[in-house]
Amino acid sequence: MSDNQYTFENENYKKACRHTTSHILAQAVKRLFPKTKLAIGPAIADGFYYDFDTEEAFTPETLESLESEMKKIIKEKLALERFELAREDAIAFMAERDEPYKVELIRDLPEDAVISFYRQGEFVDLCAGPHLDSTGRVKANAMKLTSCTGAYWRGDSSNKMLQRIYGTCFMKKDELDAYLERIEEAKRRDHRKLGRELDLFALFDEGPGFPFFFPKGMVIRNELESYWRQLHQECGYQEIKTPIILNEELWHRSGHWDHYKENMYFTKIDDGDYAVKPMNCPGGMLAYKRRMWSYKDLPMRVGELGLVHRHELSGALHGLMRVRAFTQDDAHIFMTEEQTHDEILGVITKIDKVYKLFGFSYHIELSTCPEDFIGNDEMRTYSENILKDVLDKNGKEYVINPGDGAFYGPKIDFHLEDAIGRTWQCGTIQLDFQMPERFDLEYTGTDGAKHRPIMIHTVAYGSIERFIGILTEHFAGAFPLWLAPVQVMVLPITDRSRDYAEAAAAKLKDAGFRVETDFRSEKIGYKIREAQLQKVPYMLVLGDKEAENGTVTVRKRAEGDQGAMDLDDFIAGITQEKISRTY
RNA sequence: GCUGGUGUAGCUCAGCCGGUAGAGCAGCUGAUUUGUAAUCAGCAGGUCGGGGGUUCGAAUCCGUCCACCAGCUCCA
Repeated sequence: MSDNQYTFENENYKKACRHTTSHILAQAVKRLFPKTKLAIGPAIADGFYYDFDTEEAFTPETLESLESEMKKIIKEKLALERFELAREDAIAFMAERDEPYKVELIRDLPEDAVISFYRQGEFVDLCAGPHLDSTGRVKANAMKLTSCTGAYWRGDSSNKMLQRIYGTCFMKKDELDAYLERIEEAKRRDHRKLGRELDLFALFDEGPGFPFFFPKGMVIRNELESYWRQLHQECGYQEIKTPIILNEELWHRSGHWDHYKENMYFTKIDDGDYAVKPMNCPGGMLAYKRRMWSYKDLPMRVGELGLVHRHELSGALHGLMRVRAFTQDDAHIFMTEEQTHDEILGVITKIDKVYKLFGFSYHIELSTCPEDFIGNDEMRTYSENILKDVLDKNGKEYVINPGDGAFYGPKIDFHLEDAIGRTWQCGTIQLDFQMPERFDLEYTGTDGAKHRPIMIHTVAYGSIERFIGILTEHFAGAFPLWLAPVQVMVLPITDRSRDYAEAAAAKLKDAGFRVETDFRSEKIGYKIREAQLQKVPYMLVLGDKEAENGTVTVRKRAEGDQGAMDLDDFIAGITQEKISRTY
């Protein structure tokens, strides 16, 4: 092994290092709490975790003592030795050590699997490796246990809940510090905190999962919606609106009853059973079926900003990121088989445009049909291949996400990356042969016969609420001019400049800007501080000088004092910035 | 839903071993007329998440419900 491998440029080395640290954690837990049963402890994206079955309730204090014990183990420089055992011997070995979870894991390994173990001092763990050659290789000051929580054995909520300890380690303390700083930065950007501070939105106890939007939050929402309308008009979409509550029978027909009932809200109207829509498509199907269509009408692209309700588990709710009522920027495309390739590509291009506008990078995943897919095997492969084909032929890179598709078909998912490197699944393109079948959708072909259209379900924002949450964190509340709830704050220095400031504000309003004035008898520094904290993109500082010269002194949120300029020039500049939606 | 934690003024928080609440910011009033990130003073504001129990007495102890937080599961 060359020295080169002991650097963080080497992803495998990093993984091995974290995996070894997870073994050190398990060893420490065994030393401090010998009755503990070991489950699993892999390396993950930002570190590692280990699951334990123990009577001891782990607390932050436990983590501290475990960390000290881990540091001792690192100091002991225990060599990690690999050895293999035959299946029955491996089972007997772990049974003897009274590790039932390990026994279960070994039993589930394929018949021909090599069963390997790693030993470090008195500690032995079932593990495929690879590992560092000594516990002393781990840097004690670049290692940290970050949290402890519950986690189900094998991720199945019907299994016993174990205790999971998360931790991370790096090669250098600097890297650990940078990582911890990134966590702190994420906390500073938390949309729940910024949403309250900037008076955009909030959730109240009275409506768990049902967000409120305040005037400033509505500005952002409306701007996002009007951009959406503009873009979809350009791309040849029509807009519809379908009801929130529809007869329960419809949901039987769509398959939602069988596949989504647990997440739906139901209600009674007179003596009839109704459901609140968790998705917009069934309504869209009815809209399509209102009349007969010709092949000349296809592809038919229909958009809907549709409010859906889903009963999410209470523990899953999270600010705007996971709510129980949200608006999907839904779109359905009805098309012929020959049109599928171009239509899918068109949607990919459209979504790309949306993400670039906000400065997001993204990666694509192809989610194949799930186990409860409602079509047959032939349909499964056929539809998956169509999506694969579009991605391959157009040079789009993607990873496969097996079984994560919708119950009615496979999908292409877009995972965007925000300003601090976190990823969010937003856009999706779902190919669907099933709904047209279930709803008996038709069009008349050139041959005069009736044909079944194919459809795509797609969203770009995903959920407007969640997208606002993501944007809030992405921009850390400093929204680009076109989205900013208040675009220009006019700040007179003294009462003498009040009239001049009012005139400037009026002119900006006439030019179509969202303007506020601050006439309080406070010092200019105080007013600027407040406008800065509210992340207003532009501030106009107006005093005697400006009134006398007929100018405005501009302060930019990020860059500070820009000096004096003509108000018309200022308006021309920010008008350009607003229209181009740059930032 | 599950595991653990939290819940005190609009916000951020203090209130040790039980004796019916305090600060800063925000708000209001007044003074101040100020040149690029916090002017000063005064006032007002909470039945301490809800409803129970223990106790002479509970924000403080115990159970319960609700909500939130970190995860698990799930997902736009």
